[in-house]
Amino acid sequence: MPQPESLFALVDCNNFYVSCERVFNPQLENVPVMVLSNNDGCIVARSNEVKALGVPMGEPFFKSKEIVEKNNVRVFSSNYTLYGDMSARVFATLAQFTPEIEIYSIDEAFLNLSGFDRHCSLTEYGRRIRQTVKQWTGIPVSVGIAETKVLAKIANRLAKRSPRADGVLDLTRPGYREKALEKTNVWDIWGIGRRHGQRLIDKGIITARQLRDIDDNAIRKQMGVVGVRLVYELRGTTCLPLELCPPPKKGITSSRSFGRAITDKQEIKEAVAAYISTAAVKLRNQHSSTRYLTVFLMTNRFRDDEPQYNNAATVELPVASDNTEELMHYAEQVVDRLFKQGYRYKKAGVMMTGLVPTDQVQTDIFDGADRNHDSKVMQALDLVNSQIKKGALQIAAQGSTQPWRMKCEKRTPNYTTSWKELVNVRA
DNA sequence: TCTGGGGTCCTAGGACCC
DNA sequence: TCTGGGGTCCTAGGACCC
Repeated sequence: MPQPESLFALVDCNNFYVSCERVFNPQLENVPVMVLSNNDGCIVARSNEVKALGVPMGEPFFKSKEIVEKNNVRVFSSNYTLYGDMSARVFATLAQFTPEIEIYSIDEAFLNLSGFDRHCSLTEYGRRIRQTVKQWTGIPVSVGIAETKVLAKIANRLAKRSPRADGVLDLTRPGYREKALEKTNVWDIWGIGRRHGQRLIDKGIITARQLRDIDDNAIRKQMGVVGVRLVYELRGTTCLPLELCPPPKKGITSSRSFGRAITDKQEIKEAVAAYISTAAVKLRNQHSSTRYLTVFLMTNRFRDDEPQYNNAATVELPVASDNTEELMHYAEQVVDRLFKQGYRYKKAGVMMTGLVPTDQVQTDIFDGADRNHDSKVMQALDLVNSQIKKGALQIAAQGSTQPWRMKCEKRTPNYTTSWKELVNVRA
């Protein structure tokens, strides 16, 4: 079968968080289900039934309480431990189909389908991927196939919407690309957000097909090189290659809104210490150390009846570090600089930037720390927390009462990662 | 009363240097 | 009225993604 030189499949899980909940509770099939963000704040995943009720993505939960009650919508706090584990299972299944896979987000991956022998059409192949993932993991996916990533995204979107496509759409078939571009609006293209979308509409460019046919200089002027690449992709010329192994992160952030407003400096310090602990684990997992540490504090920006204070401060560490205790020590000093009495704080966070590989850290001849010993302590800490029980070992600065902890009142059990929380089939 | 969290890339402009 | 021309590095802000 003749084949284009580049060929991508985008596999995307349908309503991923909702689907994860459904795998372990079949009674949720065919009824409206939604999943909330951290702190039960916003709606981040909706079943098709909820979408049909007109509830928008990202809406604050309290705004849709009425619809929820009237339609008996099942509501869940997000359970990232469960979703992360399910995600890994989906990707392991996809890896059976090609060695070249780019994990793009928790619920989608690009596959390189070019250059290997199949004894069936691309559509049939896509169907096989879909069926296998469903069978092995319980998660329904959609598959979009095309010559470039941007086109594969468009294919996937249409595959989800069109009942005839039934979850799989191959845009390399004669005439399909043209029709798909005609049917897709510019603001639904991957890489066109609200801003650029509006500017294009103002110029009379409404469909993806019109954008494809735009003059190169015009698009460069409006959207820079990013826009030029995007238009080329729409024309079928690959500009966005598959990223097989993700490069290490250049910065690591950990932040949370509090379950309730906080006024006490000590409590802020404990929360910040907990965020340091989370971020430092990520740092060590990618074998990086940080040169800069930023802490930020915020009041509730939605409360215009309350005084507002948002501020951030950064320290440069004398020696780049990945040591939780040391980072906590600096973070505490920053909080002392930053904190002002008399505000109701709603959120805090830490950012680590200027990351360097830990084995290339420039040491300081006046550095008194025994870094070799410290790193062994951290290794032991990570081992216990990852192998035995998350949070089993903590640094005391994180506090034990944690009144700032976020709300998650509707969380389901960790069916797949905790022995105590396995599904009980006899119940 | 209740409003998520974590990233990336690109560009423009300033500081600084020769 | 004239007031170089490049180059690099850094930062802030914009725009986008899931």
